[in-house]
Amino acid sequence: MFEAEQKKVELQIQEFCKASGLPVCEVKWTWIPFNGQWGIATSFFQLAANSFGQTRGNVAQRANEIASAIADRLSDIGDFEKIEAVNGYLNLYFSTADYSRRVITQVLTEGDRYGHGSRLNQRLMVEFSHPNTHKAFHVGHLRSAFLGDVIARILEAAGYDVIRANYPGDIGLHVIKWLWNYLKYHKGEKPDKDITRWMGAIYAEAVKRLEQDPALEDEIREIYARWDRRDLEVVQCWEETRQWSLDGFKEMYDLLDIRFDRYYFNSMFEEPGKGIVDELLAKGIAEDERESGGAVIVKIDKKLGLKDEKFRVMVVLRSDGTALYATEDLALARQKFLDYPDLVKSYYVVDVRQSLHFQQVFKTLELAGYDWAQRCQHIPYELVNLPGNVVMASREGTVVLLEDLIREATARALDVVKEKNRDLAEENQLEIAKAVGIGAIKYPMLSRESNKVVTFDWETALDFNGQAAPYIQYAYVRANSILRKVDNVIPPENELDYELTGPEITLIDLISRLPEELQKAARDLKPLIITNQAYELARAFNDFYTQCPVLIAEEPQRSTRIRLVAAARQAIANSLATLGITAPQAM
RNA sequence: GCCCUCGUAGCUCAAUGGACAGAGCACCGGACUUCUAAUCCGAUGGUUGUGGGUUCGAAUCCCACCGAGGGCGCCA
Repeated sequence: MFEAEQKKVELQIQEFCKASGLPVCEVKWTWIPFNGQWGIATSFFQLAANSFGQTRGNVAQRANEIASAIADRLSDIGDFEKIEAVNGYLNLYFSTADYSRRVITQVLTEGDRYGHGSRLNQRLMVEFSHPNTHKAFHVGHLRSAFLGDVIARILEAAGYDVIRANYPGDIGLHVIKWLWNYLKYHKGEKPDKDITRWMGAIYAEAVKRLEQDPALEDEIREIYARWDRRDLEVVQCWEETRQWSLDGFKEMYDLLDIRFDRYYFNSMFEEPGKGIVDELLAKGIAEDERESGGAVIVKIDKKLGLKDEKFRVMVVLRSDGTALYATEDLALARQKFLDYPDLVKSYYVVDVRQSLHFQQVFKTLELAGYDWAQRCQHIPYELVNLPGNVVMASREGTVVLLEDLIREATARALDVVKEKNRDLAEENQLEIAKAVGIGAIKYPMLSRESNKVVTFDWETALDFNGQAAPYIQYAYVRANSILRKVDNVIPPENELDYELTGPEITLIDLISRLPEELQKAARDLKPLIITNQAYELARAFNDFYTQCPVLIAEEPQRSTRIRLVAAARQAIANSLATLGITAPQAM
C-alpha cells in the first residue's frame, strides 16, 4: 500500500551505498513489530556483513552505523513522521494523520475490492473436494472442500482467473456394491431428504452384508460384469442413483457456500486412460508384463536414470486390462489442458497420502512429452482424524457425518442467537445461526498449516470463543451496529488534526496490511495467513471498540472514527469473504 | 529397507533467516446506568524433542539421533 514511499527510500539507500562504496543489495521491508507503532522497517545486517568481505568485524555495530547514516540522509524526505536507527534497523514511522486518511479513504473507495490485486489475465485450475458418489460425506472430506475453496478465493482475489473443478468418484467397486445392495434389497426406494446420509447407509449396509456372508461376493462380481457389458438395468440404475448423490452434494455445497465451474467424472476417463496407456507403450515408456501374468507398468526411476528410489514403479493398467485410478488420472490431467490450453497452473488439492501417486502421474506425462505436465501441482494436506489418531473411514464406522456436525453447530449457535436477539424474526435468527455455525466449522480447518493433522472433537469444533470465526463475525456485527446508528451515512474525508490513540493506530495499521497479506497468501497458497489476518483485525477492532467511543465523541474525532469503523467493517468483511465465511448482520 | 511430514507454554496452534518466540483454551483476579460482555483488561505459564554444524544472526537451513504419523508395481 505504500509502494511509492518504499521505492523512494530504496533509491536513497542505494545511492547511499554507491556513494559509500558499499555493495548494493535488495531492500526488504517489514512492519515495525511493536504495538501501536505504525510504519515500515528494514535491517542492514546483511549489508554490513557483506561490507566486511573476507575480514571479520562487528556486524551489529556496523549495521547500526549504516542505519544511522541513512536515517540522517532521509531526515529531510518529509514522508515520515519519525525516522530512527535502532539495533541495526531503520524504522520509518508514518505520519499518522496523512497516512490514516489515505488508508481509510482507499478502503472506502474500493469497497469489497479492497485488498484485491489487479486482473492478471492468467488462468488457473483448482481441483478439490472430489467426493465419492454412493457414499456418505463426512467431516474428513471437509478439509479438501474448504481448503480448495479458499485457495480458489484467494487466487481470485489476487487477480487470477480461476476454474474450480470437482472430480467425483462416480464408479468403482464401492458403487458396484451399492448397486447390488440397492437392486437386491431396496429396489424402487428413493431418498426424500438427507440424501447423502441415506446413500451412505445403503453402502454401509452392503459392506456389512458382504462381511457377514462372503459368498455374496459372487453376486458382486456378477453386477460388475453386467456393468462392464453395459447391461441396461445396471447402467440406468447407476445413472439415476448417481444423480441422487450429486443432488445431495449440491445441497451441501450450497449450504457451505462452495461452488464449482466444472465437473469431471471418474467414469469419463476409463477409455481415454487406456488410450494414454497404449500411447505410453508405443513410445516405449510403459512396459507390458501381462504375458507373464503381470500388469502394465512404468519404471519411472529407470527411465530417468535415477539410482535412488524416488518415483518407483507406477502400475498404469491391471493385468486383466482394466483401468485403475492411475490410468484415469493420466487422462484427466490431459483433459484439463485440452479444455483450457492456457492454464498457467493445474492444482490438485488432495490429501498427502497421494503425494507419490501424483509425482508418478505428472512425471510419466512429462516423459510422454507433454510439456504441460510441469504445470501440474499437487497441494497436499494432512488428514482430519478422530481423537487417538483414528482415521475416519465409512467402512469402519469411524465417521462424523457432515450433516450431523452442521446441525449440531447451527443448533448451538441458535441457542445463543435467540437469547441475544429476542426481537429478531425466527427466519433471521436461523440465518445468523447458520452463518455462525458453519463459520465456526470452517475456521479451525483453515487456520492451521495444511501439513498438520487436524484432530476432530466435538468440544473444540463447537467452541465459539477465542480465536474462532464467531469472534471475527462479532467484530463485524459491532461495527455494523455503530454504522446503523448513523444510517450508514459515512462522513466525507476531513482534516485529521488530533492525535490518534494507540488502538486507532493499531487498527489502521492492520487494515492497511490486507492487500499485502492477500498477495502472500496467494503466493504461498496458505489460507492460514488470512485466518490470522482476519483474527488480528477483529481483535484490534474489539480493542478499539472498548477504548474509543465513536458516536459520543466530539468533532472532528467523531467523523474520523465513523470513517474508521466503516473501513474496519469493510476490511473484516473482505477477509471473511476470502475465507468463505458469511458476515452476519446481527448476532 | 527406502522416501515424505510433524515435534514450540499444561492443551490446541502461530511466528517472509532478523528486534523481546506470540495467540487461544484451561486456571486465577478484575470490568456491563456508556455505540451489543459471543467483548475487554490484568496475572500465571518457554533451555522451541536431543546433540552437532552453517550464518553477523536459527523455532526456521544442513547432518545425526530420539519420538509420532503417513507412503512405497495391479485400493482409491
